[in-house]
Amino acid sequence: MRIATWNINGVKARLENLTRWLEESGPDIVCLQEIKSVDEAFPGEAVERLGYNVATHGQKGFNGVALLSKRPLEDVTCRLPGDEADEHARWIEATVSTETGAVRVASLYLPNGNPIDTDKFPYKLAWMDRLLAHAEGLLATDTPIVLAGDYNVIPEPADARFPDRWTDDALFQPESRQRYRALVNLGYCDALRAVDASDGIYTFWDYQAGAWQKNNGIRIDHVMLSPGAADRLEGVSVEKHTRAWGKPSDHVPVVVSIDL
DNA sequence: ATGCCGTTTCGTAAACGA
Repeated sequence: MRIATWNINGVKARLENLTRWLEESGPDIVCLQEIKSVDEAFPGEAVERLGYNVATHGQKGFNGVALLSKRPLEDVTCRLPGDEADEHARWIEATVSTETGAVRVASLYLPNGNPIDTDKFPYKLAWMDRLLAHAEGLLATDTPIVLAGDYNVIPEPADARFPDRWTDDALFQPESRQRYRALVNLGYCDALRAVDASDGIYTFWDYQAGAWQKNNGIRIDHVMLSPGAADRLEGVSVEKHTRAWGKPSDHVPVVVSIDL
């Protein structure tokens, strides 16, 4: 089974690239972020035509997450627990069953947190604390867990082409990185780092200042695996070529292969 | 560098992003 995450930066603006990539790569499950669409406006027919079931959790204008799956999406839940007042659409999870078992998959869009001297940064850290609490609870089941999405965290200097340029950025603050490590310490495995320790692997290149042309990238889109899922990990692919397509997202898909 | 670029919105400037 192949499970992908992709921040598409607007599903309506990216529909042609999304369907092109679904036809080309055909993952079993896709976790989308930044659909920037209300549920009613999500182009469900276009992906259903390609054989996918769809579950969305959107809002007007920004944020928004979705799950696409060739197999049925069961027990779909939206919103990260822990703050009923948080209206941002940043979390959707569901179970997908196969002949040999099942997997619980979440598509998450972690807050950016910039600028760090505003209330956006404490919101990010509080959201990460809620993520840690929920992720720990999910480990209580026997089902393999896959938490895939745009984490907006650069885990290590090796995950940025120019780490010195990110020292004042919410994505690279010690508090952000500490909480990412806490997720690892709970038992979750960064799938990419489980298969490739080399530097120079990025998932985001800014639209500005020729970042793509200069390979000024960062690795912020992660697939985190529970021990039961990590035991079944077969490989990881970063679909970098999509960044060179016309009208690209600033993020590229990350795909994990799991023996399920 | 309050900059660069791109998407969205009761649009034509502002919010948001990373």
